[in-house]
Amino acid sequence: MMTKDAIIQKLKESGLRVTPQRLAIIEVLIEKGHLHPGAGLIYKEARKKSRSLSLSTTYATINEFSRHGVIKTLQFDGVENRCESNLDEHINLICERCGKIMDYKIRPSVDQKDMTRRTGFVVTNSRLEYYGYCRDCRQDKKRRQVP
Amino acid sequence: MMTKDAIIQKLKESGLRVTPQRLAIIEVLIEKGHLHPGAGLIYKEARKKSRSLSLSTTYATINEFSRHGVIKTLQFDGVENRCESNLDEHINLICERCGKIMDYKIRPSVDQKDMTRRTGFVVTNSRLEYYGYCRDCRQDKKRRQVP
DNA sequence: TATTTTATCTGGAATCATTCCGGACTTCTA
DNA sequence: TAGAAGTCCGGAATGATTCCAGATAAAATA
Ligand SMILES: [Mn+2]
Ligand SMILES: [Mn+2]
Ligand SMILES: [Zn+2]
Ligand SMILES: [Zn+2]
Repeated sequence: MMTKDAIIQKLKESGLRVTPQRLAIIEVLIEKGHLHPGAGLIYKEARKKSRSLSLSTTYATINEFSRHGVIKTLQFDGVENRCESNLDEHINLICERCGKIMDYKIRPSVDQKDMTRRTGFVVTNSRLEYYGYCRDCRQDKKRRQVP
Repeated sequence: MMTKDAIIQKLKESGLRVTPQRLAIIEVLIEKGHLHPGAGLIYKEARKKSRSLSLSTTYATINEFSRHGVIKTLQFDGVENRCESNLDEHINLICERCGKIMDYKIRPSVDQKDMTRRTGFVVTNSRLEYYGYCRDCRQDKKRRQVP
């Protein structure tokens, strides 16, 4: 997770302006990053800080940040995409009931050099996900056995 | 990758009928499974075998198969979702230029029992992806250095 | 076999997150 | 202060997927 200053610096280095709208979104990404927020939540929260922010701008900013490596976007279908601000290699534990996304730290296990030698494929980015049920939802499921 | 007969059996066990439309889709999944085909390709190919097949039915069937564990769906955003018929744990190497998806076999590296003990999260499904460039597209990129 | 029930199929409309667009606004620079 | 570049906004367009209601086909029943 990059710090606020690191993000601001990165934007400046890339020749991007640090506007009130972008600042608001940066702050939300830092405050709510662990939730892996989607555009909707980011929009809702950032609007509290920069009241005129539009949804278009929120999407554009998310894309801009993603393009410059400030965040990654976790793309889904049917449901909102989510933002990943933890750039270290880890597995996202995604609850299929409540949609919560938790980080699970791992040590890199695949020898990418070896993989590239064998397949010719060069990795620029990774996405590791386990789907299932979080502790809360497992218990809820148990309780509901007798509905 | 399940065999045709195994899939048919599984459907029957689940009380689902094996209709011409479903059979056509099963065959396409087996013939083109390595391409990780999307609904569009499956529709196009299966239509050659069952000429009246509709796109609605194709989607419905993909969902049904996915629900019954015959395939998994790889959800993306903006682009078509893709079907995964290789149910063994592996990493999908996804080329960001041509969209090709290649399987890379790995040995399970995360101790899920230990993870569940520590996080309370129970895994039902996984999705492991590396994004990057395949051998062909890497070479194309090089050639294009001087456009 | 005829009748009822159930599952499945189809074409078109609806959905909804996301992207696109033209015009307005802001910041930078000379 | 004027132009240029970057940014923002609201609303329309997009497009893969889902939903819907009526038609078909297969299975179950009598
Ligand atoms: Mn994460
Ligand atoms: Mn695969
Ligand atoms: Zn949950
Ligand atoms: Zn490629």
